[in-house]
Amino acid sequence: MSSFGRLYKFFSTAAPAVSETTISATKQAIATTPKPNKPTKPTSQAARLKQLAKNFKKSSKNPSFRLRIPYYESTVYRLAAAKQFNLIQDILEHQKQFDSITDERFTVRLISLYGKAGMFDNASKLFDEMPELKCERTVISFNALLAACVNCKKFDKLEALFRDLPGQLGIKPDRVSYNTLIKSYCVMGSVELAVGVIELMESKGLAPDLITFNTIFDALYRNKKMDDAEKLWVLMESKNVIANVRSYNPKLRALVADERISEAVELIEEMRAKGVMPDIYSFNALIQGYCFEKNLEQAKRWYGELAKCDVSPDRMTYEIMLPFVCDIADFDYAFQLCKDVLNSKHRVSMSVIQRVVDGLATDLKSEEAEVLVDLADTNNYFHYKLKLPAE
DNA sequence: TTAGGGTTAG
Repeated sequence: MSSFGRLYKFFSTAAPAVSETTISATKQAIATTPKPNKPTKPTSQAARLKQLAKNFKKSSKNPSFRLRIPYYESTVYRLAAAKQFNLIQDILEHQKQFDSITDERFTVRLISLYGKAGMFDNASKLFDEMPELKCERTVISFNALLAACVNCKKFDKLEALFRDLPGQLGIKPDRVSYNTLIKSYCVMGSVELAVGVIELMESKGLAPDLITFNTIFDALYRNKKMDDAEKLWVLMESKNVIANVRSYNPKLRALVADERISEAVELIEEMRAKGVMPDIYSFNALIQGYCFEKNLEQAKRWYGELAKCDVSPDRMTYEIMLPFVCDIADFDYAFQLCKDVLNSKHRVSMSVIQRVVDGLATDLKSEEAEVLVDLADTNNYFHYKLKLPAE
């Protein structure tokens, strides 16, 4: 049976009548939430994060604060990176007391944050609680729950919810739902199933879109399935979906990884000819390729190309270039790059910059080394603690 | 609400 056949059968079978619904089955004790690991960071950091959570809760009283999505995101990311799951639960559960919780878009963001933090049980519990919180549940919150499954790698759970919840809650999966199912298959390594979903969604009257194809391109190129990807380009064009820069970038990375850098350069030209402007991900792919080939001249050329194309370098650009430039001991150029970093808002790993400072000092370029240390001291975005080597 | 590499502090 084809992928489509298997998928169609699976997703077209009505959910069995059960007294204990799948929803409640998804309810799991919060006790099963990932437990904070043994603290590995200094207590001062733990104290700082506790204060962060406290301030966050205090600010939440303000309705305009509750619209500041990036603040919510960065706070949860910081806490998740430090494995402070109890604090994440603390600040997100705190939001339930505000009337924003009756707004589905707000609650969906909380579900999504739990998902990004890897706290699936909390995401699922919040979804279940929506009716009692007087918050309408539509396909949007269903999709957020599916996305939480992907982020938490609960692939079996996603399939079960996708099959059972629409019938139980009277929700009709939409294109976003199917794209999330596709993403799930891609992440779990079943790209063939992901491709099969295109036919499945079409059988439900939903046309695949750019996100559908780009999601699968990324998975195919990561797995070096170049031939399958070419077939997908043909299919995409037959559906009148127009490629964008995010369709091309996975291919660029795959060509570079395969050491076919001249073909990657040709692809950039092809993109431009089609009016698709390369972005920082595209340029980083090429710079990565040339650094790997130890071709400083070309790496520099493409770094220079960024300014010409009005594209800003990012953290990754420097993380790729600086170690390579240090390897070949071109500290004059490394000095230029570091000045660019320290005058920007990008945060590059401190050890990478320290290596340049050390190299400059060894190269009898103490003045330049001092310039970097001073620039680091006055950097407004991140406090680098660089050290001049002992005299 | 779904497609890229998320360590400031607020």
